[in-house]
Amino acid sequence: MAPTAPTPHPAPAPSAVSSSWNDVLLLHARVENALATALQRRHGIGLSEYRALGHLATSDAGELRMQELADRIGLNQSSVTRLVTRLNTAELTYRDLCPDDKRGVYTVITDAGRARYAEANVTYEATLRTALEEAARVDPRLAAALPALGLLDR
Amino acid sequence: MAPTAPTPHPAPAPSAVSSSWNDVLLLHARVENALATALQRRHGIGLSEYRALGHLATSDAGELRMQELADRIGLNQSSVTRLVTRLNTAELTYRDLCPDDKRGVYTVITDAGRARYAEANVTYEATLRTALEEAARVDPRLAAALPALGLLDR
DNA sequence: GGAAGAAGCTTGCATGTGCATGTATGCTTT
DNA sequence: AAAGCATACATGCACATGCAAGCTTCTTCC
Repeated sequence: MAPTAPTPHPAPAPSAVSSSWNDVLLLHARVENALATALQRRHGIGLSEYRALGHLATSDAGELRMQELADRIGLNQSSVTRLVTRLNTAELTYRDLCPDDKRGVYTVITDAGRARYAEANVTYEATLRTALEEAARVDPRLAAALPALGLLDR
Repeated sequence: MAPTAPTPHPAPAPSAVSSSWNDVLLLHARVENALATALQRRHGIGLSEYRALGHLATSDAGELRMQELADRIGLNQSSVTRLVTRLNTAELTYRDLCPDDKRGVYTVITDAGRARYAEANVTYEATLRTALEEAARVDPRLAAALPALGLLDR
């Protein structure tokens, strides 16, 4: 089968950390995938778009600066530039110059953006809750851990 | 500031689920980023490459079929095709035809692959543990949840 | 007050990924 | 045995993302 000489390395067994983390990664991938698919098919927006709208909708004047958005979503600044471009094209947000700092750019959410977010939020919440509950049912460790994170609260 | 009429929508506050999940996403993004950077800079491989090598190294004969790898890593099948191509180019794995099912393809890890994984594993474990411990120190909910997942075990 | 450097954002480029499709092999049914 | 369908993998294409470089504006220091 393996033409290489009988493996001289004794299969470096992954430690508990790495092994458990693998399960986390898998869970994360599946949940994200479920969320992305649902949002795209039912509301025509991606996961990043949804998250950006969420932060904007719950912000003071419905506006945030680029870097602030990047930090909150965990994306690169350049990625946010394009993300906002997509949102603008969809009329869900628009750019507004910072009056006091002419380098700054505010991204402002429109009424259409708020409406879209409100709709998408229902799908998101439901999908997320279902996915987590399902996962918790399969893995007892998750059932113990999720409440500690405040994740299955109502 | 916002030329739109005074927002008629009362800022749909995200529920507990969604809000906590946002923190999880952020943590995930940061940890993944730390891992990816460390692996790339110190060992010249990406996160997906590392994970693939890990599954191969801990498999029976050091070989797995494409779909099996895809399932374990949480990637699309086509993505794994290219991932394996990259690994092959780096001489860390090679393709082997399935004797009984000529449609099947085994990806076999080489000795160089095992060696690289063993090295990278040290970095990975250390980086992961540090990141998680750091995060747990900041967020008490994590401190409670991580042990339940078996994540900070020694 | 002018110059040098920092900060904020955008753009060019490379890359990893998913979806849809193509191709070859295996299986099942008649 | 042949036809039709399923399975396994590879490929074309589109796209979101990160990094590095560029541009404008602000800040600091002399």
